[in-house]
Amino acid sequence: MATRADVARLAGVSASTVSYALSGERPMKPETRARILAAVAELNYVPHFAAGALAGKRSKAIALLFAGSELAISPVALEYVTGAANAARARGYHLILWPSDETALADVKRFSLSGLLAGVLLMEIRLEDERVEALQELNIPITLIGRTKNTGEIPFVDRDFSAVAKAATSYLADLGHKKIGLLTQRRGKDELVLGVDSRFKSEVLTAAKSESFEICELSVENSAQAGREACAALHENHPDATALVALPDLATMGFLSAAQELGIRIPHDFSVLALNTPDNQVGLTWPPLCTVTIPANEMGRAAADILIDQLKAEQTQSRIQQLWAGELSIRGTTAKSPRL
Amino acid sequence: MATRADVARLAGVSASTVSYALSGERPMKPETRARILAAVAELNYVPHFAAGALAGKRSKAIALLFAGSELAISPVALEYVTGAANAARARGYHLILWPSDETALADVKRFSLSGLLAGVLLMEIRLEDERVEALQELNIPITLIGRTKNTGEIPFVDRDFSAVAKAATSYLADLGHKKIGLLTQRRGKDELVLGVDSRFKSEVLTAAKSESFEICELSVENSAQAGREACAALHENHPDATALVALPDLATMGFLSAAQELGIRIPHDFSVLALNTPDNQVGLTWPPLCTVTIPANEMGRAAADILIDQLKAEQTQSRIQQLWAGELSIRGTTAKSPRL
DNA sequence: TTGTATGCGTTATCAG
DNA sequence: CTGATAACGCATACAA
Repeated sequence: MATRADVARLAGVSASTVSYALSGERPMKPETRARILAAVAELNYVPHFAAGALAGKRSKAIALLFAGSELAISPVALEYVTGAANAARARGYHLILWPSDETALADVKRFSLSGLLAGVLLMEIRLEDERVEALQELNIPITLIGRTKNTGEIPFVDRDFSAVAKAATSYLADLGHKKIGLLTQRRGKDELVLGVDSRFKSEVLTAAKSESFEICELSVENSAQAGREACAALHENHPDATALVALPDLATMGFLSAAQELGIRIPHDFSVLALNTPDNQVGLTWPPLCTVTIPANEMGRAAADILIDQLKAEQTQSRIQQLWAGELSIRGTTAKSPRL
Repeated sequence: MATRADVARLAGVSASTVSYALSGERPMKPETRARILAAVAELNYVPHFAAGALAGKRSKAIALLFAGSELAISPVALEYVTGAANAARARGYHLILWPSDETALADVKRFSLSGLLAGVLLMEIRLEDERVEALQELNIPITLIGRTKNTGEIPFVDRDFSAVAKAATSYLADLGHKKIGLLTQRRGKDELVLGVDSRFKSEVLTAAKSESFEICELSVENSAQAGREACAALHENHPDATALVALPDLATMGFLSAAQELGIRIPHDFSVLALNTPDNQVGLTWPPLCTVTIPANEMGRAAADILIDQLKAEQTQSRIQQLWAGELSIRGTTAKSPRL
C-alpha cells in the first residue's frame, strides 16, 4: 500500500502538499497539482481511512442502526437501507450496518464512542425513544427515519401519514364505499409503540371520519396468517363492509389470498388498498395491490444526505425535517363499491 | 471521550498496561486488571477505532459487497446480510454495507486499499468473477457467498445444489409425478452468469434425469409477471405436466397465482415445489409454498465467521468451504400426481 | 509483573 | 505558494 510519503517523494513535494492537492483546501500551482495527481495515479494511492480519522478527528463513516437480530427485516426497511447506503457512498462515506435490538441502549452508546462514526441513522423509531436522547447527549449527529413524539429540532425523514390517509380515503369515497375495514398493526411488546403504527392509525381514522366512513378496525400482528384470520373475521362480522384500508404488509397479503378463497371476488366484490406495502411486494399478489406508494429508497437517500449535510456543516441544502407522501397507485384491487 | 491515558491515570498504571489488560495479550496480576477494568467502566472508556486500526495495522471492520444500486435486493440476499451483520457484531467486528455494481472493479479495489477493511464478503458470485482475483492480488482476505467456477482454496459458503435437487426430485417422484416443468432464471445481461443460476439448473436436470422425469424448461426473468406468463405457457403447451420445480422466487409466486386464476387447483391438480424461496416469503401465497428451505441467515453467519477466523489466523474452527443443503419443508402446494 | 519508547499515516498549524 | 512539525490514540517490541 502506497502512502502519502511515497506520493510526495515521487512528485518531488512535501507530504502535506499532497494532502492539500487532494483536498483542494488551499490554492496551488496547477502544475504542482498535476504532478501530484499523476503520482497518485501511478502509485494507486488511496488515503488511509484510519489515519485520516485519527488525525482529522472525524471519520467518514455513518452507521445505520436496524433491528435485524431475529425476525426478518421488513421489505420496506431494506429499501431504506439500500437508499441510505447508496447516498452515503455517493458522498464518499461508508454506511455501517449495525444490527441492534431496539432497546440495546448500552450497545448503541458504546459503539458511538468508538470514534468510528461521524453520525448515526436510526430506524424503527418509537414515540418515546431513549436512543435519540442518548445519542444527542453524546453529541453524535443523528437523523431519524421515522420520528418521535416531540420532534423538536431533530432531523428526520418520515412519511406524511396525513396526506397518505387523505389520498386513500378520498379515493375510496369516490368509488362509493361507505363501510370499510381498517387493518392495523399490533406489535408483540405493547409498550414499544412505534410512531409509524400510532400515527398511521390515527391519521386514517381522522381522514375516515371526515369522509363519514363507518370503520371496523382489525388489529393484528404482521403475518400472512394473521391477515387471513382478519379476513375471515371481517367477512363474518361485517359482511356489508366493501373495502379495506390495510397497513401491515404481510397481513395484507394474507388477507387478500384468504378473501379469494372465501369466494370474495377482488376487486368486484371488495376493494383492498394498501398503505404500507413497498413496490417490490406489489407484484406478488393477484390482482396486483393498489397502494399508496412508499418512496422508501428516496427517503433512505434523503436521510443519509441530511445527516451528511450536518456533518459537513455546510449550508444545509435540504430541510432537515422531511415528510414524504408517496402517491396513489391504482392497480387491480380496487373498484367501485358493489353497493352502488 | 475518555482516552486510554485517562484510564491509566485513574487506575494508577501506565497506558500500555491498560491495553494489555483489555486485550489479555499478557499475564497480569488479577488485582491490577480489576482496578483497570473498574476505571474503564467508571470512565466509560471505549478504545478508539481509528487509533487501534492505525497502530495495530488491522481494522475490525469487514465489508459486504452487494448489488443494491438499482433493482430491489432479493429477499434471500437480505437474510444473508443480516446473518453476516449479526455474526460480525457478535465477534466485535463492524459490517460495512458496500453497494457496488457487480462490475465496478475499480471501486472495489480502491475501497479495499483504504485500510478500513480487514476483509471482504462477496455475494452474487459469477462463474468467472474478476472481483475475486483482484482482491486476492491485493491480499485482502475474502469469503464468498456463492462460488466461482474454480473454487480452489477460496473460502466460500454456498448451497448444496445437488442435495437440494435430489431432495426435490425424489420427493416429486414419490408423489408419482412423471412430467414436470422447470422454472429457471434468465438474467438481463447474458454474459454475467451467476453460479447459482447455472449450477442449480444443471443439478436439477441431472437429478431429474435419474428419476426419469420428462422435463419442460421455462426460462424467465425473475418477476411475478414473467412467472404468470410461464404458467400460461406451460398450461397451454404441456397440459400433461403435473408439477413444477421452481427456482426464481418472484416468478414462482407469479406462477402460483396465475395457476389458480386459470382454474388449476393447487395442489390437487398441480404441484409446485420452490427451491430458491426464502422462508419469509413462504406465507405470502396460498397455499403456503412447499420449499426446500434456504438456511440463508445461517449461511450469512457462517460466511462472516469463516472470514473472521481467517483474519485472526486462529485455528480455523470451521471448514472454509461449506455447502448447505436446507431441508424439504412440505407445505400446501404439493400433493400426489393427479394421474395416479 | 509492569513501564517506556517508537511508529502507524494522516490533518492542521505553524513558518517561510 | 509550499515545507516542516506537532498532535491524534493506540499497539507492541523492548527494557526493567
